[in-house]
Amino acid sequence: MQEPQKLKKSDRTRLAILTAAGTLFAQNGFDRTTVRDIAAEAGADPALVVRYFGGKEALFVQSADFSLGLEALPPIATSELGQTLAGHFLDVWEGERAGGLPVLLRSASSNELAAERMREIFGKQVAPFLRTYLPADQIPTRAALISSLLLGVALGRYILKLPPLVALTRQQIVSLIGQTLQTLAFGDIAGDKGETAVS
Amino acid sequence: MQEPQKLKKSDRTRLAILTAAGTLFAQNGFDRTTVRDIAAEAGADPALVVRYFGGKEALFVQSADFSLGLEALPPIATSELGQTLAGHFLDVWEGERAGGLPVLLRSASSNELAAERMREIFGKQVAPFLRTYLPADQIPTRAALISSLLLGVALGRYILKLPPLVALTRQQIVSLIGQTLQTLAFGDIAGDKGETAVS
DNA sequence: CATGTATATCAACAATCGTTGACTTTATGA
DNA sequence: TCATAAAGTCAACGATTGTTGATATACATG
Repeated sequence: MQEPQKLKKSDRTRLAILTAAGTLFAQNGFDRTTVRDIAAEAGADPALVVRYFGGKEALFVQSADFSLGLEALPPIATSELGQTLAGHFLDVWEGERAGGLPVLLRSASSNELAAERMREIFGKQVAPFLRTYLPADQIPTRAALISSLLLGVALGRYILKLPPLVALTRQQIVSLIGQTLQTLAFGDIAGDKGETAVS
Repeated sequence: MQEPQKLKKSDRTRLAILTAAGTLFAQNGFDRTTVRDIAAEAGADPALVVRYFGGKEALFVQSADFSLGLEALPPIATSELGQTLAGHFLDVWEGERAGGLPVLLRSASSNELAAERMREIFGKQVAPFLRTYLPADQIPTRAALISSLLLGVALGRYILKLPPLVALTRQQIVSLIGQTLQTLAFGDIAGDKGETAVS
């Protein structure tokens, strides 16, 4: 038997592979990451990837599994919804638990599997979160718009690395994106009957 | 000799290849598009792709060449900057000339070449456009934020195809994203000295 | 028609990919 | 100790990739 702390040998390499996969998928996306690279990074054999995870696609799905953690947020004043959301999103992205988010964003543009997971995560996690703050019929639209903004910022700052976006401090992003999220969440929607409301 | 209308035979297949490349790159991204697929779609031989364009990468670069066309926009009232920008961006994306934009967005997440082109285009086209409306020192930051929002919307609506985003009418998007762009362009930036300005 | 050039075709290359199955090594338990 | 199962190694497979060079066809010009 092994100490309760230590894992079984097989589970350790299993974890090593999963970790390596997370790193490489997040770095290079699904297509440009090879099973051989993952195995090398994990100090294991490519065959073990198949043995333990069933194949590259299945490993990717596991690597892309994560949560936005919105349900853990304490109740928020409506006027600070945007800032809180922006700050939380930055925390998730830059924190340890980010794992799956960069993985997905790197691959969602060219991989339908990743795109579907992305739709699912943002559809099923952002929308319920807005339940408290918005009328039910507006939620899907607002959730999608908010998700798009957050993904756009992540794309610009972490993937494309647009220099001015990288240079911004956390405080600046929270402030500006916070205001913007408020607009997206509570701004007027121009219906087909209504007039456009400017400024 | 050929009519001045018709192109030389070689230029016709050259164009066919370029068109096919645009379609497939925009549909599947760089990695998942093969030279053989492009040639098949164009009704040509894979070897011709190399002959006429020098290789897959060079063909991709040509396919991804495009302009946002911001310099052609007439002068805009400051209060309508966001709406105009949003509308124009939708036009570009859905118009014939969009070509390079979907191509880039599909590949920029996992292809450094595409990412660099994206940085260049948005850096060199959005920033100058804002010259008239914003103080010089704020332009790079605002341009990057605006670009991120636009890319996020494009990602959500055209790539991920988030259902609520796809369902929105042009008018609704212009209105909501317009307001949001106004916020991004003219909202307060919380400096390290200044206070955060909410609502 | 004959000749030379432009254009297109074809087969094949070397490399890389995910995956497989047989094999060896290591650990476990009676 | 010895038999059994777990864990890991290895070589190879079939498929696909971008690219190449030799060869064939079409076309213009003399």
